[in-house]
Amino acid sequence: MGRRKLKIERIEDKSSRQVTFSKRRNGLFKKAKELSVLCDLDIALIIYSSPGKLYHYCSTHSIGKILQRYQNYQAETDAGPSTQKAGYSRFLKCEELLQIVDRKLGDEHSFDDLTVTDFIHLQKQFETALIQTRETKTRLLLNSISSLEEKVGVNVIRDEMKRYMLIFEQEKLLEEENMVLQGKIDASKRKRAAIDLNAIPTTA
Amino acid sequence: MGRRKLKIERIEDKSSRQVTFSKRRNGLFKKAKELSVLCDLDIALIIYSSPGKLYHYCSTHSIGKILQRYQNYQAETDAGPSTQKAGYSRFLKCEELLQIVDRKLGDEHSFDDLTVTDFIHLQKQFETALIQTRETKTRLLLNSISSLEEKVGVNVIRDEMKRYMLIFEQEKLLEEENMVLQGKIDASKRKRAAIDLNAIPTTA
DNA sequence: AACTATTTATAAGA
DNA sequence: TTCTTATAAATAGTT
Repeated sequence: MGRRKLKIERIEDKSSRQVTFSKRRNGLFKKAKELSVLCDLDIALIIYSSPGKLYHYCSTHSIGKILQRYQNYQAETDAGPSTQKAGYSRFLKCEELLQIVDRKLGDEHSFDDLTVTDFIHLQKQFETALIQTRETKTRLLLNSISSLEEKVGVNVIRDEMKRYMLIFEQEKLLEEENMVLQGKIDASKRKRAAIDLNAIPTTA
Repeated sequence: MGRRKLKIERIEDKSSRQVTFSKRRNGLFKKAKELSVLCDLDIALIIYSSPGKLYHYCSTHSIGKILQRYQNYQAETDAGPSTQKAGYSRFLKCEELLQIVDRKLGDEHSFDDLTVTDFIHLQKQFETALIQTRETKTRLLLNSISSLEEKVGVNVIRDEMKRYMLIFEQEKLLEEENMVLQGKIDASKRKRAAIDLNAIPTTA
């Protein structure tokens, strides 16, 4: 869409690259905004050029509001028309699952109902919940970054970066703890499976 | 740019909103990719639809210094050509695996085919998918942060950091609940194994 | 920055 | 969903 068709490859001429960047960046932001309005979406668009300059567009409401809502979830058992809910509804599912398992574990007779399939399903639920949580976290963080970007302007950020690193370290530790636990489960599982295979021919 | 000019406001009709979303999303991703290639930029584009579905595009070829450290955490199993798709393809593989396992469990005769090894493999698949997804999210985050680092510095940041901490607290709680449940499962397996041990001569 | 000739994107319709 | 097509928009090269 110009005087001639442009091949999509790196523009070598620095000057015209800069011009193209400027033009298309505006176009992209415009498109993003239109899409978010038309379809009622949250969109985050982050561009950074090699010199390290950052450009971004973010459709979401202020970070404060989102967090407020996020925290309110704990109180609200059900239903608002809110958009952010997805992650948390998964969380509720988890709680339900917890209860179900509790019940099964408490009743000796239905104990056998906890099959391998159940276990796998459970695991999947957790994985999903975890992922959703991460997504929510990431979104919130991105939004925070966006809003920070507007408020801010200097160079003491190094401190903050160190804190981030600490957080990531902690995450890593948690991960390792999970691994250990799963190892244990695997081990007991191994034991049980060997027995089951000999004892019970079918357990769908 | 269609048969008629469209007002930029929320499309109320759900169906046509979906169609528009689908079309424009593709357009937006295309534009983002073109811009990143033409002007040699890193671009991250994240879209959350109300149902909580996530779409994203990320151009990142060069990964920041901070990122490198984080990546070392995971000794690379393989260096695929695509940077972002990996997580997704892994995830899909997981779903496939789940189906396979389900099928095996459903069929009495092939039940024996579900070995401990299969299960462990499944676990690993989940683990990997989880890590990959988390890495992708983290990468986006770190990219944003690292670019921010060059620009920014704050006083008002402290507020935001407190809010982050709240998020992480909540996440930690979720993790802990996971742990508790996993502990219970572990215990139940042990119990069950004990019961089985009374009924059947041990094999392993 | 503006200006246009062209290319692209896309709204509706099928 | 996919395709077709009339039209609106974006933009490459120019001034």
